[in-house]
Amino acid sequence: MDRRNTHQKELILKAVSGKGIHLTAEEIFQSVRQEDPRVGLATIYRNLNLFTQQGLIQKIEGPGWSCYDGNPVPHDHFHCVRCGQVVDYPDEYNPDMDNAAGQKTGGKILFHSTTYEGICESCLADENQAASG
Amino acid sequence: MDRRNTHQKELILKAVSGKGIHLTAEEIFQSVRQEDPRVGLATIYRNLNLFTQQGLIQKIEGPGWSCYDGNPVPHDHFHCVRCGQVVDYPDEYNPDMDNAAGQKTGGKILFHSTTYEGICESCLADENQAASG
DNA sequence: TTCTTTGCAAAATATTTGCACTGGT
DNA sequence: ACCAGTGCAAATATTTTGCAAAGAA
Repeated sequence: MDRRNTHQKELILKAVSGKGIHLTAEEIFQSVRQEDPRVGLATIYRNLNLFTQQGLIQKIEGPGWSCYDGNPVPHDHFHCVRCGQVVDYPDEYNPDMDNAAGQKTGGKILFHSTTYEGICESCLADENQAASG
Repeated sequence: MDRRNTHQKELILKAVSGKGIHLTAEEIFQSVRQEDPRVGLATIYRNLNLFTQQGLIQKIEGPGWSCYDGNPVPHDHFHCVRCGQVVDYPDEYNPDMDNAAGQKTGGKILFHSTTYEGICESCLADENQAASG
């Protein structure tokens, strides 16, 4: 199937791609709508799926949340359970883990993903302020 | 709120708890129904949420799948993208990772979770058989 | 008896799909 | 002109919720 470049794809890709960009489908929808209010939600999903398949972006998920990461290179994440923000965790992806896992399980490992759940620095500050105030 | 023990809770807990048990909500529903067909799906969800909150089980999720793990102790998982099966990954949970992440991000880490995505041994065998057959 | 828990059905959420139409090539 | 891509609305899948009835304590 040959692919065509469209206005919509450009807008969506521009909204979602980039290092450190972590947006939900709904956020991407809102963002794209600001540029062109005629774009439909189905188009957002269709293209996010397409971009994910093509390896231009990746979808990351955890307990009760999910978002699209504009950086397709696998890396770890930190998710704040309070504000919901997702940030890249500053560590190198370790391919040795995949090799080791392949040998241990006897299967073929494609990749792994590590997600830290916790409370981010700024939310911690908010909580301390609320406790003392 | 004081908790009451019910027949339903017993059935659900019996179906889901245990090391190496990884079942989806639907699978748990089916399993419980075999014992008592009058149990409703809402009751399944209500109690799975309750047990997760109480720390009796944990919910684990990845791209496009999720299930309940009968072992509440955090540990890594391997998910087969072909058959969908989830198995425990035989490695110790490393709390040092959480300490390191806490220091790096300035936040408070509750826990981390690593999931390997790949093709399990038995699915690899199937694929090789199909290719040669 | 009191008040949590349940079953059911409806609602809320999130995502996908059918189809006629638009628009890239 | 051809057919991939789109917008819309309906369909699907999953999980939650309102409420009257059931049943633990």
